[in-house]
Amino acid sequence: MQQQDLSRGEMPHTARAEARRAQVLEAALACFREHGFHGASIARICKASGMSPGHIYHYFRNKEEIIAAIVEQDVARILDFHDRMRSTDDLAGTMRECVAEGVRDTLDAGASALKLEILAEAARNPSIAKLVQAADRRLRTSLIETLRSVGVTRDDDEMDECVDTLCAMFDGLMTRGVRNPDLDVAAVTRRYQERVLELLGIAP
Amino acid sequence: MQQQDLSRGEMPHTARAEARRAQVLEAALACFREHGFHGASIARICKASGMSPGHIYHYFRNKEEIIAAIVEQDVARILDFHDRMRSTDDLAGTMRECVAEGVRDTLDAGASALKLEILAEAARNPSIAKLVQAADRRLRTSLIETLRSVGVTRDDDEMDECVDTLCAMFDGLMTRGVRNPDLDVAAVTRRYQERVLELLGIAP
DNA sequence: CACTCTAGTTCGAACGCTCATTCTATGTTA
DNA sequence: TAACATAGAATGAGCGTTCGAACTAGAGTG
Repeated sequence: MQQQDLSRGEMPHTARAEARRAQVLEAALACFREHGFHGASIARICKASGMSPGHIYHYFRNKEEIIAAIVEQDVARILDFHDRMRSTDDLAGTMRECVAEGVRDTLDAGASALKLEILAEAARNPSIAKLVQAADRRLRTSLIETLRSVGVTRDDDEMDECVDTLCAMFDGLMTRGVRNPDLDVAAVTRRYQERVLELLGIAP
Repeated sequence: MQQQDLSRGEMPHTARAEARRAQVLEAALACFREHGFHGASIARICKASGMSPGHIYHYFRNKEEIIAAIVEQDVARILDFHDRMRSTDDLAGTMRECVAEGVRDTLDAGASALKLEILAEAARNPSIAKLVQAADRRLRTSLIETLRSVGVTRDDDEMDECVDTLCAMFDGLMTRGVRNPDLDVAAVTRRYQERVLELLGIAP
């Protein structure tokens, strides 16, 4: 919540606005995780961000625009994984790390709730659907490029299938975490590490 | 929406109540699919079922109880798949059929939206969580019994892993359908049929 | 330096609406 | 008459969003 001293005013107002936007986003993310899309009312986001509703609407046209910004952040986080894989010299090791982190992230209840809700919303609300689908395309493309660049060789169709499988594995895990909270995380992690390496044909 | 003529009244009132409950459930299911958990207001369900709110609350304590009944129906539908597998004499063929139907069901946008929303709700609302988790346990147990009865031999741990994988495959497919509506359904079906048979070690 | 003027920031009340639920009243049946 | 079935208005809370006013800070002017 710490931020630069804005009161001196020599900061161009676009940057000040940027900081306020970020402040809203941070609060909104916390609220969405805890209470869900519909449960996270503007009033709650106001309380969490210490701003008035009027002020929030000064920076976002509506609630949907807040969601869009959050999806964007999520995409950025995953793209970061890809970067890490591209620039390692211990591919199998990094892959294991990323899978382990991915499994942990995926099984976090708050995050799952939010992602599931966004997906549900996407299945019904076309403008959210566009958002989610665009994000998916970007992530798949990036993942394919990444895999090729680390030496995974597959023809286009096989590569698509491969990536689809990877995505489905993690999305499936997310829902399993909700349906079965007694899941043995360590075992799942090991299983997923092995399967991913095997699927991609990377020597352990 | 057709129903027996109840006005004659020679039907014992528990059965009459049963019919009304079913009528509400049918309407509620349609509303939930179309508008989601939060979007399907009691008012909408009233309109869809042709009943007044007071009347609906005569048969259900609250909205949550309606959801519980719907989850129950869903469980019943899947248990039916298991029955079909138990009582076939062409195991591989029936398995292919079930997978194909399962894939089709899973990729139905309305159904996905609802399931995703229930999962999201479960990740946050403990009483829905209990419901979903109990359903999952019942389904997993039934699936394990079914698989053993059709001749799949695995020790307990392996069997658990197998069933978890199956569940994750279909849940993952559900979210993929939302994220990527351009999915090639026929290709996915073929892929899933092969993988399931291979996973279970059933000769094609 | 004191003074408006202007433009952005911020607030919080208010709006109109919809929600889940309850209440009261009226049919209907036995 | 007693019990149940059904309707629909009423309740009170909460929603997303809008609005008008107050505050702030800098620029221009005398």
